[in-house]
Amino acid sequence: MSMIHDCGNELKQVNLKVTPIRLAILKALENHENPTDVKFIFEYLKRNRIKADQATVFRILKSLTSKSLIKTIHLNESKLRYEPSSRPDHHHFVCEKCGAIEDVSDCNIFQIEKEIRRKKGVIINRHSLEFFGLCKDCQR
Amino acid sequence: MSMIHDCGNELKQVNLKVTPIRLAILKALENHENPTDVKFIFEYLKRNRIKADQATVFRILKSLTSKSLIKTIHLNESKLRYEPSSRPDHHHFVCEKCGAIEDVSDCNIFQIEKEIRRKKGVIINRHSLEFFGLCKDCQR
DNA sequence: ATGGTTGCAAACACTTTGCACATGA
DNA sequence: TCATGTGCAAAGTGTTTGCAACCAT
Repeated sequence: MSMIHDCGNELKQVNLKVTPIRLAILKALENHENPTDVKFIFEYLKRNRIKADQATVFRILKSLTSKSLIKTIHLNESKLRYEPSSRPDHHHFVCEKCGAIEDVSDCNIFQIEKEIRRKKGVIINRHSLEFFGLCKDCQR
Repeated sequence: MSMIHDCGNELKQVNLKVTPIRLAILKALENHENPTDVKFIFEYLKRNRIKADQATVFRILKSLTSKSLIKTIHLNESKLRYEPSSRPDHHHFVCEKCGAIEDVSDCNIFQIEKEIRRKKGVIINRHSLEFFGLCKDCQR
């Protein structure tokens, strides 16, 4: 029963202690294919009978983010979503009707970034690119 | 003293009554060159001695948005920003140190959108593209 | 006159904080 | 053992809602 990621090791490597809640949160994110919100994480923890306070969950998400094990995703919502950093670079398509999220990869934004760097003299560390519309099922 | 936009008319054209608060909010957005947050709007109203409740301001921003006089901007924050719809299509660069916002225009995302449409069979109504990094002044 | 607009107070969703206790290394 | 992690309760920020009073047309 091989796991793609050894969550315990991931934690050790960034000097975070291995605790049940941290392991579960990492696993929740890695098993879920879309960017996950905190509500989903709470449900996941409940399903797996792991008790955790909201403060703890938010604190863990913050420390995992600051250690770059996961990253935050903004999808024009009032809340954050989270995804393992290990996923290859990609963006998202969000259905405006049903909320479905699909990954969109390989956008070649880098050309654009290069242009901006040159024209404006700024340094670009990252970008976010999200598409909104209707998924296949919601078109009719 | 010519105004580029006649805010009163803008309102009438979309069947919204012309009120001092609405006029002021429209003007605040149109005079400010960057996407504006609600805090800025409150300060603007205060400066101009126009009293308005927060509920009213949010309601107005919502109705202006739904009538497409303005549009909302997400910049990986926990709050919304607003911009007149009249501005030509563009995106934003945000300095991660000082928070400065610069417009970025002409990104030719449409090629990418076309590809996604074709590959995934989705309909794309809009996208958001934002860049984050260090502005000229904050690099050293 | 009347329906859209506003103020007020309260609630909401999401996230953060301080502090005392508990736990992993 | 002891720095780090966690629970609890409270607060913080941004936003929304219900309802009564108000005002633009």
